[in-house]
Amino acid sequence: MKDLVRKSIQNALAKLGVECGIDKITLDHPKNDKFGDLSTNVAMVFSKQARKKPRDFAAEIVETLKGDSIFSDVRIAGPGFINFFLNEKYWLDVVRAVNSEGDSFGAGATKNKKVLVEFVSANPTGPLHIGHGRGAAVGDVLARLMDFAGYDVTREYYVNDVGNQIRTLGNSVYARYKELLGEEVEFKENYYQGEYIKDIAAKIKENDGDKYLNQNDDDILKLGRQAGDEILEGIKQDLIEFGVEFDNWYSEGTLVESGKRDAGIEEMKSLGLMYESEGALWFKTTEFGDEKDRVVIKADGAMTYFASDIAYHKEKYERGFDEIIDIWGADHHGYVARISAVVQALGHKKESFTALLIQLVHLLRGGEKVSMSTRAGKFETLKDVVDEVGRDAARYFFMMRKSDSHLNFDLELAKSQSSENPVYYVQYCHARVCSIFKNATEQGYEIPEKIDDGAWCLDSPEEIKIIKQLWIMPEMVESAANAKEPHRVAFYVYELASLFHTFYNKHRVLVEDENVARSRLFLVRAVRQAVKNCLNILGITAPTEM
RNA sequence: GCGCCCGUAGCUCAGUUGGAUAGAGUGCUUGACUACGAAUCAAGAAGUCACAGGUUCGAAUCCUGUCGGGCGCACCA
Repeated sequence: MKDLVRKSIQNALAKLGVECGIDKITLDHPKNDKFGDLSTNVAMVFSKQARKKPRDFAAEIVETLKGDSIFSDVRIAGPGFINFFLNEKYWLDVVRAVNSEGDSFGAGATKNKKVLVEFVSANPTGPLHIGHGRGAAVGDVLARLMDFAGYDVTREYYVNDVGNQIRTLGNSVYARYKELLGEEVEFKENYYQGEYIKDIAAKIKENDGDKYLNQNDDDILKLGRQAGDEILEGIKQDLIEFGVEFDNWYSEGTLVESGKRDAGIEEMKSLGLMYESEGALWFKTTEFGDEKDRVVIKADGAMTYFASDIAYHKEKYERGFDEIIDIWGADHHGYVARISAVVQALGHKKESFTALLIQLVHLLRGGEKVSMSTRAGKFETLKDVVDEVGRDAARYFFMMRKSDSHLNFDLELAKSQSSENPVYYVQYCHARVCSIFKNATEQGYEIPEKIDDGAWCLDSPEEIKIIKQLWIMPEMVESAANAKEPHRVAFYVYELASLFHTFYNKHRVLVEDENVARSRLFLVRAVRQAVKNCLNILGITAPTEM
């Protein structure tokens, strides 16, 4: 529809002899009904070029547009806006489209673009906490959203199974193990403090008794790997319970063993972007906008984390992805320029890489802030939260803020089955429609698959508002995916649910008048469909009863 | 000191990539079930969009500066 209007405007301009790029103008949905269904700023944008006053120019455009049958009216308002009122017949077409497109209503056409979304990627040194949960929710919903919008999406978790943290993990477990066997040990401050370390140690003791006493460094590293594997299994399980699944688990270890890490460094060397200084090897990230150059190989010969990152991101492009999205905690924002430098050094467009930064989560319980620190071992795990408030509520709460805002997650509110809880508000809308259908069937009404022009008779403001909201869902999907802002889906569907509840309280669906009942059932069916599709993107269930 | 993010109703936050009279939820005041589910709805009050300039037909949105809050500035992972 928008395209049709756009074309009409273009034709009108051509008739008036104005040469212009039609993509310079906007075609918006005004928030105020009196400004019509669509609104354009074309007259103001091109008034200079046409050498006319905006309102005069608008009047000329309107004259040439008025005959078009898709409009019921075209008016000029304010400084020169042109407001379009669509022919009422069009609203039925919208509802028909929703019902006939079904589960794919709102979906975008294939973009022929491969997108890699890398998210969570927490080190396998401890269970996921609430902050990881937010990253998991944002990444998962973004992946679902972009998939729905027509992108070819792959989800990946990067496993940091190499490096000092695995050794530290081994030392931590080993220390707890020795403690359990009654030995005096020094439990260093940088060891992982959490209770889960004790659990792992206890399991080892249970299975193998004291046979691991007197281990050397290599054995302890092995112990660390073993513990890491076990923790990773737990992470996978927690994510599955949260409704998050990955296509790939990309191991840093394989990157190193396959020689790809070294190859990445070699490539940067051949590009002349590496230099030695003070015994270390540096990457000239400043050539691409970073604040300072970064060390890749330390003076002691050890590789930094960045060395792997170079190869990993190089590898992402080599696997054929057109767009790379990394989702990180906001405390990692200092790395954006670094990775961006790698991307540019490899000759890829800067825009093909996006780092989405997820702000902190403040967990509240009865107004009290709950502190969380992995090191201190006193934290709320994702599993605890999901077990307590449920998967749907947890996922929805993470979508209630855009990701670069801090998020207050109130456990009591998420748990409460009250009107204060927006999850239920939206789900209730779906359940209500299902309930209407149940009653309808019992009372002998047919749930219409389609509807004839003559039978359609809805024109109340409450009904038209719902239809307009349905109408913009495809645009919402498109722009939310484009902006990589999955929270917009949550806000959209909340608004749709709100319009439905208002309608429900004012109008009765199962009325005697056959056409009215049929029309309303057809409309309400479309609402259920759109809500279901949104909840699907959010990874939240659409209950038929609550 | 430098860089990034944020500052919108008492509180928690949206704001369609620059549009028209800035919107929700919550809290407060007051109403609506003998009608498809009251986990719902309706009405009222609540604002110098942190502040000051600039860009233009038009700014919460873009640019500069100031103030306030968070985070980051490793040859750590």
